[in-house]
Amino acid sequence: MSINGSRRRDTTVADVAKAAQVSKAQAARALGNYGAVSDDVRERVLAAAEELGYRPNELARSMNTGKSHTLGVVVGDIENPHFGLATRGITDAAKKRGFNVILINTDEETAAEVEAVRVLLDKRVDGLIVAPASSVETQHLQRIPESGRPLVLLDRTAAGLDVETVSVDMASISYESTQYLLEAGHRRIAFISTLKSDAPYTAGMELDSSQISERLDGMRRAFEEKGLSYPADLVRLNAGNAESIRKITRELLAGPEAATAIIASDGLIALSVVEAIQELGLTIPADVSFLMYDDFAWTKLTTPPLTVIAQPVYEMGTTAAEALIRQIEGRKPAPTTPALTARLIRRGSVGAPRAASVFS
Amino acid sequence: MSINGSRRRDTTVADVAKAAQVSKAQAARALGNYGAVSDDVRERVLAAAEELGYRPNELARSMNTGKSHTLGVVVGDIENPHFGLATRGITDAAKKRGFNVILINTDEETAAEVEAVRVLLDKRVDGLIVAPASSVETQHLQRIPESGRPLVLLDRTAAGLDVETVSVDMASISYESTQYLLEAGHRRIAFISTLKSDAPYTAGMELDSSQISERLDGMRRAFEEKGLSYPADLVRLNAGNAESIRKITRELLAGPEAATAIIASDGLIALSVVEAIQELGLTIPADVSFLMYDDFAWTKLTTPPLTVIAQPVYEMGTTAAEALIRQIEGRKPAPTTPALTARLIRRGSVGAPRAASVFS
DNA sequence: ACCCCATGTGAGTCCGGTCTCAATCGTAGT
DNA sequence: ACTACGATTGAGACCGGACTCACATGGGGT
Repeated sequence: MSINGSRRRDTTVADVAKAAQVSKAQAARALGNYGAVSDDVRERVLAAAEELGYRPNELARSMNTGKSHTLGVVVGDIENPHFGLATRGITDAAKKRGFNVILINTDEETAAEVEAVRVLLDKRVDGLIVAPASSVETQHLQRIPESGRPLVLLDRTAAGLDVETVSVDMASISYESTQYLLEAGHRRIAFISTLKSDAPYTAGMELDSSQISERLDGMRRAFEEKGLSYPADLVRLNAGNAESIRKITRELLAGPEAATAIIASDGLIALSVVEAIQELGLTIPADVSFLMYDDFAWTKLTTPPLTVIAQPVYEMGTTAAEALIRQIEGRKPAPTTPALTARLIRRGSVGAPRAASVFS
Repeated sequence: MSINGSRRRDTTVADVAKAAQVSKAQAARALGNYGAVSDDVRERVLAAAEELGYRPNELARSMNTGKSHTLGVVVGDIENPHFGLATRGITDAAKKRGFNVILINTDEETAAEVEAVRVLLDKRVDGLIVAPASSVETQHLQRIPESGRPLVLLDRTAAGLDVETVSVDMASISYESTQYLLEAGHRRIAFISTLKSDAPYTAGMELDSSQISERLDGMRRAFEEKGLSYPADLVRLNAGNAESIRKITRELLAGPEAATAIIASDGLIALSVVEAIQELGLTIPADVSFLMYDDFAWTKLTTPPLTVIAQPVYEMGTTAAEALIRQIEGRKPAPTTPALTARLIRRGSVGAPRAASVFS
């Protein structure tokens, strides 16, 4: 409105060419820095482009190069700091290599994920990074490699999909952490996850998330190695919102068979669990021991500071982006793929159970 | 590789048309659901499309509709939960209206922001939402409306830019909070911000961020209304990383003129400040009172729970996205623009200063 | 002086859709 | 039976770059 009412068309190569008195082809060459162009022409074209404020239309460019220099990223929820940090890693690595990122949230709903993948494919992104909501329903993910575009999975694997996956070895860190709790004397160790499930957990049940399966496998192995049986009754799924988590926590801590230690599957769950424990007037670790996945800064501020399983989330993001871009550019695999590992950071939330049983 | 070695070209309208034995134009009409198409043709085209797995190329579509149905979002850092939540609000609102989001981080660097704006403009996004790193250097933002694309600012205003801005009234909430601290007896109230500045803060200094300016103005007003002079020496800028924040906190709490209350300008700063206070062996609020911007879930878990200034961050995100899309679609302003306001949530981190002075 | 080939240059095609325009078809109105 | 008008349909232009191809131009080699 400041200059003229009608919507001003962006200036194009044709405009620049006309202003510089050369053919469109020559202007395009000078601007795109390819082909043969005399110094004289180049100067005139560049000057005209500057004068007219020419900016290439990346859409048009993408259309006939077939490359959009854009990555599609599909995560459960960027509001969750875990994904916030991973996304930061992805965008940083992408930017470094000249790629942009289109981000879509799925709220961990497979339906939304299917839609997200379709949209990104339609937008012709060069490749996708997906943190799959389900490790089982993966037909829509299958379509990505089929369409000729690379896919890298984050956090979780997907059944029947032979693609690069960036995640840490959950089974071993879970095993290690459980061992730690067992040695402290705990036997009733609960595990709370947001994973959606129609039925309550039962031993040997098929789960929708490879990540959670691995964690439970690790726990079970630690128990069995000690000749103990794994308390599957303390595994709680569907811990969706704050209220349900509080309720689950209260249930776990009630009765004669109460849990003496709780493992929170992610930071969001942890917040509500700790809150519920405090509401019950219980003390960590005197009354309950507590362990959580992800090392967020605030875990050092509670009383006591929380013992956590730290995952190199940012690095997972950069690694995923780099792997994806490598595939997009058709380069060979990185010389050495440094394995990403989680580690247990022992702070103050794990102690001996109240009625400490003797440990072997 | 599973089907054939060569990169399979995506199927296009032309392919579908051929398969359905109709002209490209008719196929396009049936697929795009516009113009007049006989039932017979529509059926054949749709069947052929299904058969061939046709998916429209959004790039091509965007190119001649001029609309990409994509919003560009430029924030300081999604790793920061403040932006994480705002981004969630933006993406939710965008998805609801059929828009996607390209996200770029600037690390609060104006240079990165300039580049981000250029990239997004080149990609022909339909509009931008920017949380400007600087309220002063805004020429690059100026170019957005000039290019004919709408811009909505988030959190901070920008000098000389007459565009819709979504933010809360910082001056008044700051005034209110300062009043609260003054009434509790505090006079030495410190304020810590990440805002970059070449020189240390001095009264009346011109600041790069409208948001911080407003907060300081609110504080000053509260002091002056009580006939007190505002302690500008306790304003600390450049609180960039954890270590510098710790150092600043130690300085503020040392000496005869030490601060008796500290206000953290955001959640990241708060974490390090509280940590530093704990390291010094001081207790909140007995030794120092503490107040922070943004109400994150973890603030309820510390001992004591923290008094915070809650901002409707998610709503700010949805509001910004809705406003932007409204402008893109050329609709009139929303009937009622409910003002977004911050509010003070009094929990347990503010008390009387140690050597409580009598208050008027 | 003559041929060869690298460098410059412009016309025009293509990418994959949208959309205009003129031609064709069917049938209702009289 | 004849005209008219709306529904259909196909050809082709166009969006804005990238790139192919044919055609100059001119200096180096012999």
